[in-house]
Amino acid sequence: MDLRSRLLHLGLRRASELEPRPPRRRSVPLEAVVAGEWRTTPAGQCFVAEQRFSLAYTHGRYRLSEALSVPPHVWALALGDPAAEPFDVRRAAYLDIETSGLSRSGGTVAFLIGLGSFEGDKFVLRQFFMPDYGEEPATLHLAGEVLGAADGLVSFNGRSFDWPILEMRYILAGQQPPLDPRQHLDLLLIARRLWRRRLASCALSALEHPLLGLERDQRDVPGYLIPGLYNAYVQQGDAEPMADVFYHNAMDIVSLVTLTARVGHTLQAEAPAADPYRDPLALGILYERSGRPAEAVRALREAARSPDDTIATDAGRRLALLLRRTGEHDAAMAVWQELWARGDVPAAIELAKQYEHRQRDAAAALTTVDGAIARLEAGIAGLTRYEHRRLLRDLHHRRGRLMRRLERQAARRPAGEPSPRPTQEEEASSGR
DNA sequence: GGCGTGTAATGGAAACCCGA
DNA sequence: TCGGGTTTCCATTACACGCC
Repeated sequence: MDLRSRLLHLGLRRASELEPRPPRRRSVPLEAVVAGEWRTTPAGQCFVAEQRFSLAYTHGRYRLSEALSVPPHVWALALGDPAAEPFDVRRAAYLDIETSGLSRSGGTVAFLIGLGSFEGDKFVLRQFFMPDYGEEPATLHLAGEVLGAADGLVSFNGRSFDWPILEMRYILAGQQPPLDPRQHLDLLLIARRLWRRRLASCALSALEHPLLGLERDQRDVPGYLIPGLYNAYVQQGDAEPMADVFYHNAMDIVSLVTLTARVGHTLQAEAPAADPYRDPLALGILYERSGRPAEAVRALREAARSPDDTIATDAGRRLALLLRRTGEHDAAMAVWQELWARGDVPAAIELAKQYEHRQRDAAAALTTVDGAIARLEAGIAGLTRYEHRRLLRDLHHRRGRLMRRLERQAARRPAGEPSPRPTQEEEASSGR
């Protein structure tokens, strides 16, 4: 029995035998609660809502126009590629979708595609809503017209979530994805690099208050409720809860614009640093990875002045390694000496290397190593047992080697010449 | 609850330097 | 010339986190 016969045998009916589905009774129609219009295409129907914002529109602390004041070359830092082409946020589409679930398998659909773009002296927000699963081709087609006109994408977690889902839906619908987003500014990635040391969470909702000065009102609906609300709409036709989903999506997109402004100002060091040490630390790391050592050194020096020991030590270690890599050995030594004066054992190990190999002073290296061993044995908070054991093993290995080197040097030294090993008094006064 | 992304930790390879 | 130590770079792995 072939597959067709087996399915018919199981009771499946041919499409031509099916009763047409009666029009769904809609207790509250969508157009009654969301300003927009129904659009009919050869592929089906889609509801489109459009809002136009003046560039002076203020969302939290920022005006929409402030996103446009960031020069395109600044975004190379955010894209993590110093060779990246300048990114023009004025020509990009701001994307946020609402879906029927979290999975990125073929079963998850984007029922609401929100797209914002700068057009003349306005920011235009368009939301493409799929009223039923069968209307997906029309929704994709209409959203595709806006996407196709854009040059680049701005999103929040869109590299992992929004775009892969959308791309998959276009492919499954037999349509060509309208955009090749090689230029994709994913604000989640850059927000994490900039602020994860300062904020407990880098979710968009968690960034809005501290960074954008924004509070959402009662209408906003938590994201995890959205798939359920949509399924209820498809089953029962009550559009009232959908109004809140449209609002949530619109807020997300407008927040994308002002977050773009905030990120841009931070990258240009123009935003008031809410944290005068963590922010420069994050910027320093960003500069370092982008191959801009001079700016990295400047930012890391600022962060290394933090009264918070964790921040100062992190910044100091990075700063010293960067200085060494760029050949500024004396400056690196000065930073490690400062760190070691505060009791940082890894800094003592780096100092011992410098004393031994650059200054040819094995005695100073040994003194530093002895000091580090004593410090470790006295106990250091915050070290795991594994780290403690590894540091101690390394230090004892180094100590043994230095001792053997000093013994060999002493054996070669003519009788009567003093040992370079410092006396106990010298050792105590050196502070090492 | 699945998945893509980035980060940090770790280890290995290779190049280089220096002392024996 | 050889071996040990340092440094840098790269690959691998584990893990955390955000989206609805």
